[in-house]
Amino acid sequence: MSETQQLFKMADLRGRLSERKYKMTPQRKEILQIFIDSDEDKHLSAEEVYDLLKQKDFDFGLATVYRNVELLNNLGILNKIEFGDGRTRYELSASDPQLHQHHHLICLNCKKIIEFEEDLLENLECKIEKKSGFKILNHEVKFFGYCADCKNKVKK
Amino acid sequence: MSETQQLFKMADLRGRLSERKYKMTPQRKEILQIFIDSDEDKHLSAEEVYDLLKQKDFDFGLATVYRNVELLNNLGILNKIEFGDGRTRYELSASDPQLHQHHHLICLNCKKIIEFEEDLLENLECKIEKKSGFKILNHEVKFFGYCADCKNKVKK
DNA sequence: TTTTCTGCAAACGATTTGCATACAC
DNA sequence: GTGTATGCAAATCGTTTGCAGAAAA
Repeated sequence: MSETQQLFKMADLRGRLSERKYKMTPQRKEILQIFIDSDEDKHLSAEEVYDLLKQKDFDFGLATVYRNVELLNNLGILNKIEFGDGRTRYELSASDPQLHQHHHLICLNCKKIIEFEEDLLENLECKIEKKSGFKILNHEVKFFGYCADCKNKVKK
Repeated sequence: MSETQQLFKMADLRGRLSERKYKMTPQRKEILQIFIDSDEDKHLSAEEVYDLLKQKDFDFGLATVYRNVELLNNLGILNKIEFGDGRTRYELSASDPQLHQHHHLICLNCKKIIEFEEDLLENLECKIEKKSGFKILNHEVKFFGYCADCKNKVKK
């Protein structure tokens, strides 16, 4: 992520916090920074964020991390995802709201999670909105199967 | 569900169990029966299955229910879904594997979950398989937004 | 200075596990 | 008979909460 984008993310956090009478704290700043610094295809659990903070010598309480990833999710800065491993994970949400999210490919063999950077659900969403009257704001799409590496190893 | 289909489901369970050296037990039979008897748009948690069994005077252990819904999921008879309410839920998987699953529309206001009975992801899946080499077996799609009832109640 | 935030430890709730007994094959 | 399944209770693990002190605004 470019330095400009990073600065934007942080300014965005400040804005959204003050809008709702929340306060900017070092904890919130550094938690967001963890996501900015992490690879784009990382999906971090609260505990993982907590550990990464420790590695940077920030000794925040685990409960604070839990509270704040959830807050950042409510502010629209993080996106919540569950991959069925029993822990809630978060990732930076797309800056461009038009883009919605990418999709996740989950390998049933090696458990690897691959990002697929295309949306292509516009049509489906239109169809659903017309047929059901449901107003769609976002979506979460997971594909289960075998990744290129495992495809041939698995008997089927 | 037609009586023929129900019988088929139960025979299917028997077959898949013996294939893998598992045994058919009253517990497994009645747990599957709960899903057969429940509305198609119900997504039952282990505890809910346990309660429904109790209502039918089957006093099985809760741990047994947990073990067996997970087993049925591994056998491909049930599908696991998580809606973010902290409990894992299950539903009968589609008998026709071509159909994959329907999609779920989740209302952010009233938390209602609506099924949408169309797939329309064939194209997207082909595209993903070609571009990534990933072999797709199934998918799970959730749309978040406001249902027809809540759409107008919500400010924004 | 007022309100929100944090850290700690305790509480919670869903799920899992160990083990002795019961049961399907 | 043999190996798997069950039931129970205890253990586990991610997450939440209450509360007193700390720190933003």
